[in-house]
Amino acid sequence: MSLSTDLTTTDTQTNSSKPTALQTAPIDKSYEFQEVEAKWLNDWAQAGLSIATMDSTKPCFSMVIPPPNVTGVLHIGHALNNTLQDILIRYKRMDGYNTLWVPGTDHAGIATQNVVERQLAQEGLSRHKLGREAFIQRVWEWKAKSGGRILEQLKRLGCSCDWSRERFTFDEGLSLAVKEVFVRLYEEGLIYKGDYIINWCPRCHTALADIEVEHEPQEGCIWRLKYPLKDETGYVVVATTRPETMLGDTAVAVNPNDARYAHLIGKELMLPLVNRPIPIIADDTVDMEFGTGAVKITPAHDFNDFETGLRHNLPVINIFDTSAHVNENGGKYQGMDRYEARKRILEDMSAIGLLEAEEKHSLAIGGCYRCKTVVEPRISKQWFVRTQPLAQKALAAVREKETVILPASWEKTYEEWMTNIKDWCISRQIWWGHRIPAWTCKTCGETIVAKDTPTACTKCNSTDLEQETDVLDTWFSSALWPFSTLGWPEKTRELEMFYPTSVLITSFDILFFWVARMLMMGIHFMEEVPFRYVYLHALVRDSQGQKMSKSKGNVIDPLTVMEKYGTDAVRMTLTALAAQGRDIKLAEDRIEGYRHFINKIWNATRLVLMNVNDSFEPLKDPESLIPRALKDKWILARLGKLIQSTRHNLDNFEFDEAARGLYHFFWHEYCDWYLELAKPAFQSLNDQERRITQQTAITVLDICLRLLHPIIPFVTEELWHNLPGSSGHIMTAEFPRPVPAWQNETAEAQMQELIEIITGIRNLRSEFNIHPGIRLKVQVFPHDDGIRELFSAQKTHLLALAKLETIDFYDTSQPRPKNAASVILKDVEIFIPLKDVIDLAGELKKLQKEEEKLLNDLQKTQAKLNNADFMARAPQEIREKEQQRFTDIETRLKRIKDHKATLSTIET
RNA sequence: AGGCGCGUAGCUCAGUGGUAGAGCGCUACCUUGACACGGUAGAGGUCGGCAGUUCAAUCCUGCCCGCGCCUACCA
Repeated sequence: MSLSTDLTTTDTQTNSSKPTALQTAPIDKSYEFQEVEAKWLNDWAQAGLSIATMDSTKPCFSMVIPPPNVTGVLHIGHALNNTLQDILIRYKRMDGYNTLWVPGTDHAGIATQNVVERQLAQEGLSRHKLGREAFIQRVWEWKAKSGGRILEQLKRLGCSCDWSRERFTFDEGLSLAVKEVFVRLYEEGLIYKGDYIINWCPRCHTALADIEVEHEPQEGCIWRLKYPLKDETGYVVVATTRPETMLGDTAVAVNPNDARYAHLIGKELMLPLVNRPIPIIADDTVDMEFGTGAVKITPAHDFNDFETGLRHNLPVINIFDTSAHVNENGGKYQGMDRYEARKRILEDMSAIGLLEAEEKHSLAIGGCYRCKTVVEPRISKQWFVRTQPLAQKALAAVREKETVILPASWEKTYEEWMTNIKDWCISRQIWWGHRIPAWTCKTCGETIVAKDTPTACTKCNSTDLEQETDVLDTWFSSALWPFSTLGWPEKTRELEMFYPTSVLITSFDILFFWVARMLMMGIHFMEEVPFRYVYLHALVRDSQGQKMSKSKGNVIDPLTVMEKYGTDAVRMTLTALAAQGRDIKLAEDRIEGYRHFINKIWNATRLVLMNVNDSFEPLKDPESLIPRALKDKWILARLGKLIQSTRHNLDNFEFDEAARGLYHFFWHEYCDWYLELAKPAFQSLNDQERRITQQTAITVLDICLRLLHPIIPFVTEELWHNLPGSSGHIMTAEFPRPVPAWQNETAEAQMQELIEIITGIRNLRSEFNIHPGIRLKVQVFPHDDGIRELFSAQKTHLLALAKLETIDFYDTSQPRPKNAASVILKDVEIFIPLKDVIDLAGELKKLQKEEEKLLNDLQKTQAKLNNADFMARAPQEIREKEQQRFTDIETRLKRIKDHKATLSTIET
């Protein structure tokens, strides 16, 4: 009798129920996702499964969504970002946490204002014609009607946010938080107002923060202009890429160590065209190597020049209006656009012989990140946040791992930025946004900053007060998102339970815009970091690695592909491709590939359900499942490992590995091998065998569905409800835990051997073109007892999977058959007599090929073993492995040689 | 200019100091009572190049070539 118990054909025990006849399929032949997705979205919402329970007996797990712009439409980046978040929140919810995922949108100052302004333009209106109040009213109307469509799209993606807690960065509560923060920072001296040079968008008519400017490399020109000395004794030649700014020059700077100009320092030049004397100054920031070594200084229109101007107390002459047209300081150029002015000035300089040269020059032009208009550096009164003290604490928090940034490579970038951070310009000259809570007394000039509108000047008691017209940078309000959405500044139960949030998942491109600022604000106002982990995922690009954009026409629209392949397929694809620290290059055929996987799950379930009859009783507890047969022991051992690795992957944000691990197990272990092995067992007359197989098949399926649910929620929920014995929703079922009793290395090794044998025989069938319908008789020469037992025990499986008619055993001392194809493994030789097809040449060719490969391997291994250094220094484990390998190859080689010898005795 | 990342099968991507993997595509065979959105068996790779470290390098180090991205005040 064999060790294993699943050899059933001779078993005669009485059966209490008949094997399940193939039943009518309980589910359709292929997965129709459209209805299923709609059904569960509705059902989950009705059941309120994603609403935070506020159950304080459970550990808490919380996240806030990176609020998409209220003007936004779901793009593939959102799909990735929110799929990853949803995976985590679903995992934690199933794993017993009290979960909260706060959704919401961002009011997106400039972006939203632009949208509504475009609408107005179509009606022949403008915001200025409308006036501030009416305009804002209009934006709110727009928001009510068409804003936040993206949230509906996120719902369709399956995002299990707590939709009862949806917030908006401009809603009432958050506006209160914004005022509170502004006033407190002002009172602490961390907000100030002043005249500084800022980036100005001449189209949006507002200041921009440094990081809101995008630099595009461009081919441009650099010109050399001659500036005559006032005393008419010569010229100084300056190099510039922006000749039009000469109208605002107030000095020319040279390096104090520059011998060429040393004698001119302190002298005056006569600025051409404007005929204004300007001094030659010495400043060691001037690079002697670049250009002519002499730099024209325009404090009003260049960041460096502004600094230089401050150092040398130079006058500041602003030459542009807010639309970057030359103003009254530009003399005859007044009214011209900056580029028109450039052209005219060059012509005029050329005409009077002061244009020395024009050269090609590549430069980085800064553009507005919203409208791409070339920004103009400009001096104006703006509000700033003094970031140094805030940044220091935020830097320390990350260094001390109070917040962990992943992948860790971003820490360095973060550190770099936080160390060199500049003050944050927070005022914007637009209308849509949080109006700065500051008033100026028109009587005495006092600035009053307060949460509530003051009735009188705090200094002179005048009632003639005027509120600041600027609004705050949108990122100012989103910086408060992790605590403002939880009710701050009130001391709420939500804050107590869910702050700090557990994880923030976002795209790396807003690390500075958003993540760093949340850290600064969170630490300052909550005295604790806003999140424990920041996971930064990559950008989704097209298959060529290009950024997706409408103008390039390379956009993969998530909604379109969701319609086409199903939401689960899209989620699965994004997840499987989301390797840490690497951009995702997405091609549509990958989504198609994962749709096939969804279908595979569907059909595997279909098979299992077809083989479970009404009398089947599901297990209450998977741990009570005691496998007897190799196939069951094996699949449970593999499943146990899968549970562990999936948990480990999710705990470590290795979403891609979790997805791929599940894919591989389900398709290539469960479907390819287990279910194929189970098919005959489902039909077995042996009650116990049939029952255990059914239970195992169901158990593995159940656990796989639960492991997969966070990634592909729809199909798993649907199938779960068809499993016998399931109750409730898979969404709130327990996330599988490892079952130690299922560990079984022996079963894994035996199964490996079985797979090798079956594959060997199939390979041979294929090489000899044996039609799949033909059943073969095989002769087996086992070299040890273990393999013999394996063959006996797994006979039914071998017969089924290798399509055999009979298996006969021979003693290894007996001669091998002559007209036969062979599979020669380490401890078994298998022969298939080919009566009708005596293909000696083919068999010899195959043996030859195998022999060559083995010889090659043998040589490599031998080289290693002969290497004294290897034997002396390689770890023992490796040496033994290599030794074992050598022996195995040798054995196989010898058997192949023997067989070749046998064959060569045949007359050809 | 500095920083970061990438270069692995035809394409899109995983991966590892000790015998190279997946999906799609390709070839041959198969409509077998879950699935042709399928099955079986294959072909296809000096793991960008050159050095170095190591018993051993696709993996670690340096340089080079190619490609991205981010930061930067070269007028």
